[in-house]
Amino acid sequence: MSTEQHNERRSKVEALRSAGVDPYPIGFVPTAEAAELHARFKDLGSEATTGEQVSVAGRLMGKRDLGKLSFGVLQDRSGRIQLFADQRTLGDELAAFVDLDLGDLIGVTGEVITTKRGELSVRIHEFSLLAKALWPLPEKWHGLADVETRYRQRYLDLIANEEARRVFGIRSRVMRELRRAFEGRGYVEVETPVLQSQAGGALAEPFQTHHNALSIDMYLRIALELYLKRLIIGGVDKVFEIGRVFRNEGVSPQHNPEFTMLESYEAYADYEDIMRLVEETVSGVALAVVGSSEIEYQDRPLDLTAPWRRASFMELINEATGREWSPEMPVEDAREAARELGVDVEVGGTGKVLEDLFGRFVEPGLWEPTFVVDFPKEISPFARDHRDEPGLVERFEGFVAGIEMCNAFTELNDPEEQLRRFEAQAEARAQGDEEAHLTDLDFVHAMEYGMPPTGGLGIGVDRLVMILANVSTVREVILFPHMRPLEGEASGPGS
RNA sequence: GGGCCUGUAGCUCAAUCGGCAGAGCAGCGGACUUUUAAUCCGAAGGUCGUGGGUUCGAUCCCCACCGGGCCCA
Repeated sequence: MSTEQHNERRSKVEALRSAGVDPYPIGFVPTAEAAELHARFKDLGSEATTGEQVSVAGRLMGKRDLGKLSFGVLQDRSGRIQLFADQRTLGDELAAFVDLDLGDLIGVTGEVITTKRGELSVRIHEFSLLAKALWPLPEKWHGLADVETRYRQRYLDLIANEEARRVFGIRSRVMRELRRAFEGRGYVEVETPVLQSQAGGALAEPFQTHHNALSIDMYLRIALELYLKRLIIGGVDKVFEIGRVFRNEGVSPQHNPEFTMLESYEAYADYEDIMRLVEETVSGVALAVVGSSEIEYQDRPLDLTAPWRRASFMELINEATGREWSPEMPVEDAREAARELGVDVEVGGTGKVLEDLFGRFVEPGLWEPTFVVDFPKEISPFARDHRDEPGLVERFEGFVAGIEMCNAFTELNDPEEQLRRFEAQAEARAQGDEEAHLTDLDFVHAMEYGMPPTGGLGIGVDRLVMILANVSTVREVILFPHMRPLEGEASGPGS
């Protein structure tokens, strides 16, 4: 592809080369950044000189030529600073400055001054082109708006849109604060296999691949669960991992095929402990990252301050549907009653019906942070039987602004019961439930050495970032979300 | 998988109920020593997502396909 402007800039590159100038030189050393200069010199009046010589480097984002004078806008990673180029100082070099194009990367050395209007600027003594930009930038006022281009060419989004830089700044700080929080509690960070011969730990469809040397099919992990629990068995009593997991499912505003999960396991804890861990960690991260645990999400107030509401899964369904349900009711009765409410469930047992009812009638209304506790055993193959309630397990999901943000259990640590759960899953799979879990005998074997009672947790990190960054789709917090490849492209996610 | 919306200049957007597609920014030529989305003058820039169909004539209507978004399953 080529256009008039692209050709124009390529001929400028040729002209520079002919004149002996390298359009892509190395060796420029910046000594200052825009934000730092604004902070240091915020109290200068107008027409001030400082005698301070600095070197700044960045992308030329604006230029206003006034004959024998030209103003530029330089953007670096910290922000923007005005450049002041005048013929008195630069002589003939002013023409070369005026010849720069928006988008060019340049290095500038000069004195920190303020202009007549009081704008902090660097008066250019010397400048050099550091990298020529051959394509024009998006529109300077509206930025880049087309969502498809923003995702496919994220670098342009980051160059042109302050909002994109803000969101990914938040993401970076959330990652840092999560690590800090778990490390502060004595957790050890680990890395476990992404390539697995059997993808387990969640009820989801995996991506399949092949290991040539071993000549076996392999799968990308769908959860971190089973390896982290092996570490708990190994005596790593407090362990966490932040990693990418992959689920071969549809994309939606809340789903990307690969996403970032934080899982943690703590020996001798139960799900009550984990609820406190979650509400304290999330409100603490909010405080550290956005300055408060009382935030606004999509124009509605959202209070993340601990403690969060606890509500029973079964009671929520009963209230929302106006009927009495039980995890132990016959599946045919449950299906029939659900059908009367417009919910048709053809696979699985009563637990599956209850799960669908929950998603349909309860989930959308859970705005304030809520721990939904005590799930049906059937849909929770790794959670321990509830200490009081038959048919239920000690499991909770945390919902924030209607978004499922975490999932946690008092972990099942009885190997014989675990084997029975796997057998039940195998039965479900035989009945047509393609997301049912595969039996993992190696994991059962590990449990047979003795697994301590444990509280485990999974947090959807992308969703947490969505909430703290106040954006409505997960694609806004993933740098390169998956897209269908365009014809002729051959790299990158979905391209 | 189904429904709705969407694709026009490098970017942000118009318009055409079927009759030569037009603005701003960016770019090009010119003026300007204090601009802040600089301003002023001038001349350019288009496979209207792709392919078919209907029509004297299609960017517009119809069909299929491609990309994207939202909702539902």
